[in-house]
Amino acid sequence: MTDDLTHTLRSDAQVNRERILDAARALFRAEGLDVPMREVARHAEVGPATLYRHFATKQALVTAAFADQLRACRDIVDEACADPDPWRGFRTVIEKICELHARDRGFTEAFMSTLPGADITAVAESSEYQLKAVAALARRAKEAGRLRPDFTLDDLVLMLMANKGIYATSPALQANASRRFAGFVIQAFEACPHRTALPPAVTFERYEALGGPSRH
Amino acid sequence: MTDDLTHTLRSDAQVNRERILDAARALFRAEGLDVPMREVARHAEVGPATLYRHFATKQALVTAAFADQLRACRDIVDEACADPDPWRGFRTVIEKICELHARDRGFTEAFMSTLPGADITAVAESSEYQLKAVAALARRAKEAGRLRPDFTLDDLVLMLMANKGIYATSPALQANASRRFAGFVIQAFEACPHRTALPPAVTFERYEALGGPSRH
DNA sequence: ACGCTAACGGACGCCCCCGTCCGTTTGGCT
DNA sequence: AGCCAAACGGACGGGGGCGTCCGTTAGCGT
Repeated sequence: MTDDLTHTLRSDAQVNRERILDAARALFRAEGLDVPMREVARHAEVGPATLYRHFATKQALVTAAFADQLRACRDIVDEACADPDPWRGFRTVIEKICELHARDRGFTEAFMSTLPGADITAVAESSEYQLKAVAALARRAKEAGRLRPDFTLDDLVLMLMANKGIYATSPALQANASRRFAGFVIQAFEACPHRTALPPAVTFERYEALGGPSRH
Repeated sequence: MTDDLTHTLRSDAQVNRERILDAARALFRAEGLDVPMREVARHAEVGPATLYRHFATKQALVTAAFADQLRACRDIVDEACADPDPWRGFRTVIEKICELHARDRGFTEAFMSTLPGADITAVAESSEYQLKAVAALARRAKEAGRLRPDFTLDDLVLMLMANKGIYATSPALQANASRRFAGFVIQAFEACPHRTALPPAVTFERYEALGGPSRH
């Protein structure tokens, strides 16, 4: 399931690597990405040096920690795209991704590349793929007459950013708030006979750093 | 226009106070509230001690810096409430407040009391008033059949939080994005004959620190 | 013109985080 | 059992923000 490079690690190193990843996942989930590296190390009960040995940069740690979340995200999109009813698939994408983001603050930040510009390649290439898939799904939903014609992919990005802004003290409240927000978003995106015109769509110049492979 | 306590300050102190406020406003607007106090001092070309002498805590500085923004916010609400068409007034509130927040990152954070729990009294008491006013406006808009019946005031808070999450690199893009978001929100809030049910409303336990007067 | 005091700001000590070095431990192969 | 390299983690120096102290400057009232 994990890398096949793993067998080259000594057993204790392997254990520590997992402890670090577990700690990072837990902390990132609860407190977002700007937990100090030391804090992760403390929580994993390893020394700082060990942490840095396994993950030279915070980016590397984040990327590794959210590898499976990213897969989950892809799965959501894939599954939704396979839905014969494009509008239901589209709704599902919004609901599921909002839920995912509501449950994991760190993943949201990583997903939205809160991290200083550089190397979001792992996220970006996955997003790239997902965005294309969702674009196709959206087109089908429009053709089915369920998604409003003036919808743009950037509107989805807009709503994901917006969802990120929702923050509540308790996880339960957070989930509920995000769920209700997703409900509103879906209804706002739904085609409706007498819609008035919206302000013009925006274009986020996202992932401008694409093209170059990851550089450590 | 400013305090009448001002005359008790020496002239140079008064000048410095204004320089500090100007610097703070500019920096907060552009970069949000977590600019270092030193940075404000540097930008105002005063020493750190002078800054702290005028504003003992960051809260005090923020509060003072956004006093007029807060007034502007009140005015928006008051004006909108005076509109004979409650639905138009309601729409205006959303549009104007989203715009205000899009233009000033720091004010948004202050308004949403990003600041660690404590003394948001100035904002809170104004919000308290505004929320009541908007509640009345919303009721009228519902009675007019334009605002969806299942709308809750917390939904407005939800959307303001969401709007806060929208972040773009250029101010122009930011404004456009926020404007389009407001457009979606308004349509999501609009009454519509065949709406499906939303997930349950949420209740943010906001301003739990209310009741006590501001303590320095 | 003079002096008193309000106001100034450079400099200090504190704390926290960062990334690295190096002496020590320990897994695993023979 | 014994060795060696892989892995560990305590400790260090650097940097930056914080809030305060105190010697100096300059308004302003007489």
